[in-house]
Amino acid sequence: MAAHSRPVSAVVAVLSLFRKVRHKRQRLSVAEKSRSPHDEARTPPCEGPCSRLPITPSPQRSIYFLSPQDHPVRLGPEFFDQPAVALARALLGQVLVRRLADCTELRGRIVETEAYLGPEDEAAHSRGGRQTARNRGMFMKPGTLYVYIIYGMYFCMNVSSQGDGACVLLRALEPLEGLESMRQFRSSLGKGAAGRALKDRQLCSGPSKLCQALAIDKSFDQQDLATDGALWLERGTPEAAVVAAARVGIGRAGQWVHKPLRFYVRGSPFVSVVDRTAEQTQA
DNA sequence: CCAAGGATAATCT
DNA sequence: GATTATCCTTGGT
Repeated sequence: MAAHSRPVSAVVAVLSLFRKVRHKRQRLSVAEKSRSPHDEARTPPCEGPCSRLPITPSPQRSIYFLSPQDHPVRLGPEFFDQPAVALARALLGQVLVRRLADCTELRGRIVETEAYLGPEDEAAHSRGGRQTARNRGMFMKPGTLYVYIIYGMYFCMNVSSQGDGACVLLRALEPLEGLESMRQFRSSLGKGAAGRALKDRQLCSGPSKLCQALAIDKSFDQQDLATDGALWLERGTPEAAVVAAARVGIGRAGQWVHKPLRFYVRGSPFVSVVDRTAEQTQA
């Protein structure tokens, strides 16, 4: 245990490691600040007039969480406890709500999803039963979020479903409320500031676009969509006109590439990719 | 069409 | 530990 007896080279190595780690930390914190100014908003204190916590549906039916039809507004744990395909379909029409640190609420109606079935699904991160620190959320209880970074700069948001390693990717929203905040998040986080204002349909029409628009980042990974204070789901209008199409962006996944595991609201201008062929075969 | 971005996981020594 | 190929995307030609 005599530290002073270690070879000098080992001490030097340790010191240089510390230096590297510190540099990396600094780079990360700078990147986070420039990229996502509302990071700390994930678990907002929200004291004052806007504090309506807890948001979880309470047994004694608070008026805040009941729709005019006397249904709880917030979707609870039981909603997420269904197989991936069923959940992917059921999510269409539901409303995703994001509350920022300043208690601003952003709302978007889900219009496009993709189901990832688990170990047998060659396009899923859980293919072959792979379970890592990154995709742990896929294996956690239904309703758990799996948020990951893609292409080094974007986030994708998944909701765990029933079934080991199965989940649903949220691909597009119809913006309902807080459009100006969404526009800001989308343009300030984008590249050059030279761009003009984004059209409404450009705000959330893609898995990473919706994450940008709602300021959803890695801090939401493994959080519970049924109980989280900054992100939740509200019951919307059920959607009947649903198109089933092949999933997007999955390269070599064999036969899984063609399976109709993407679902979207027919005719919605807020969908990221429309599949005319699929629409024709599904009159 | 293509390049940007960096974390991640597989594949090595 | 180090190296490399990949990636559930997007925005701009």
